[in-house]
Amino acid sequence: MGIYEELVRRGLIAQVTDEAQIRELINAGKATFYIGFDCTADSLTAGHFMALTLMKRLQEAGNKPIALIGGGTTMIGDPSGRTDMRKMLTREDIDHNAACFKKQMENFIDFSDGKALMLNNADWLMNLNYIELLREVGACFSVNNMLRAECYKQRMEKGLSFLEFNYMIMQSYDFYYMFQHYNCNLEFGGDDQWSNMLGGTELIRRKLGKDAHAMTITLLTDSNGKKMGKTAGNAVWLDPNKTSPFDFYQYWRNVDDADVIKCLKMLTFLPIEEIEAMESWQGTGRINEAKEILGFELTKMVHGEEEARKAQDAARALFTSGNAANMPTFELTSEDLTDGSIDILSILVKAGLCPSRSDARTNVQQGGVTVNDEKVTDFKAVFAADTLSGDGLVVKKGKKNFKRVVLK
RNA sequence: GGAUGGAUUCCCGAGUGGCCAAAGGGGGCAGACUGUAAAUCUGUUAGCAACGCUUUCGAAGGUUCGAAUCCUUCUCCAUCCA
Repeated sequence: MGIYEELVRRGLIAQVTDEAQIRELINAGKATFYIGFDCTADSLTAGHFMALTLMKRLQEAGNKPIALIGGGTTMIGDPSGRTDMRKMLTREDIDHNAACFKKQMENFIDFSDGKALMLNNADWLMNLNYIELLREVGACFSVNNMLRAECYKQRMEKGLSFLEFNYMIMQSYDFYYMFQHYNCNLEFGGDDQWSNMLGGTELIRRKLGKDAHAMTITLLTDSNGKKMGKTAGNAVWLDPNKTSPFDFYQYWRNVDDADVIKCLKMLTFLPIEEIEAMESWQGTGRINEAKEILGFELTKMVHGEEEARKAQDAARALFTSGNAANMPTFELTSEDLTDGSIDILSILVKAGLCPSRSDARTNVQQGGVTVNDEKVTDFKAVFAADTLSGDGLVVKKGKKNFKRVVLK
């Protein structure tokens, strides 16, 4: 089985420009492909993760990946999948974000000895001359065609600025540029990028008369059709300081029954046969095993085996035995205490379990808060310093949010 | 440049002088049920030293005992005309 067949079997491929040619190219390990990452935040997210795993798979099959940091395109902002304009980022923000991305990517992709490249499109986009660009590239794009593209259509009602309209041209130029300077012959991207990517292959054909290819990755959506990798509108980050390994593990541990197998196939490196064998677990309690495997495998890839082990132990302990081993811990300092004690609302807020005291109060009143497995009913409850020493207190909000709170 | 319509809480969307911290829905959170799932039902969802107080309806001013609602200026957006 070639890598292409494996990708298909894992359900990773959404659309391709020319199936036969692409199959041959990547199965033979002859592709130099790129995936673009817009650096709109200072950490990669679970959404980017799938793209990274794909790069890794293809690299292992002998192809050469180019991770393209969108230092230049982020200045524009991709309108795809957006109903409103993105927040404009400053040059400094973007540079900072790009640096963060680079660090994280190095954990997944082998950049040594030219096995992979990392480029930043700011290097060529920032120096473009407007008139030259218009004459050289602008002439190759049909506005009529661009307007028909799905990503712009969606925006026709709410409004689309000229700035964003140019995003497709910039992305196409990237491909055109890398095709010439780095022999890049294949572009990957999320399925929502399809029209932008076609812009690139089209440009290369028109300008150079050569074939380049594009292939989109299936968007990882849950059974309701929503993009995965987000909780309540917040991204699941790969940076352990933004999303702890435990929370990361829990995110995947808690996916819908209907989505487990899909996630295993698309995101993990477990042999496909092994995953297919798990499909029969659907509808039995065993599906939970599959979820544990998913959580563990992904946490291992992102945060390392040790952290994955810890997260799994903590979760098992919490949900089965109630043991506090390896539980995420929050340290209070003596400054947090008043008269040698601290009230429950302060604990909840300081430990980050509740955003405000009002919210904390609501949770206590509704019976959602326990300390050491005892329900707290009085929101004025106070805990003395000595209860916080040693193993401290296990504070739970709801079933899944908890912290061990100790006094430093 | 001209005409018209619009901006409301996390999102959509009612509200057109006091009964408005603002209907309804979505989402979130918590409870029940469960398998750390889904579906369902219930509660809750601005903040706080909480039968009260403070901030919030694009921004800044003004009228009024009282403004999300009325007036002025400004910003942004949509539609049509150039």
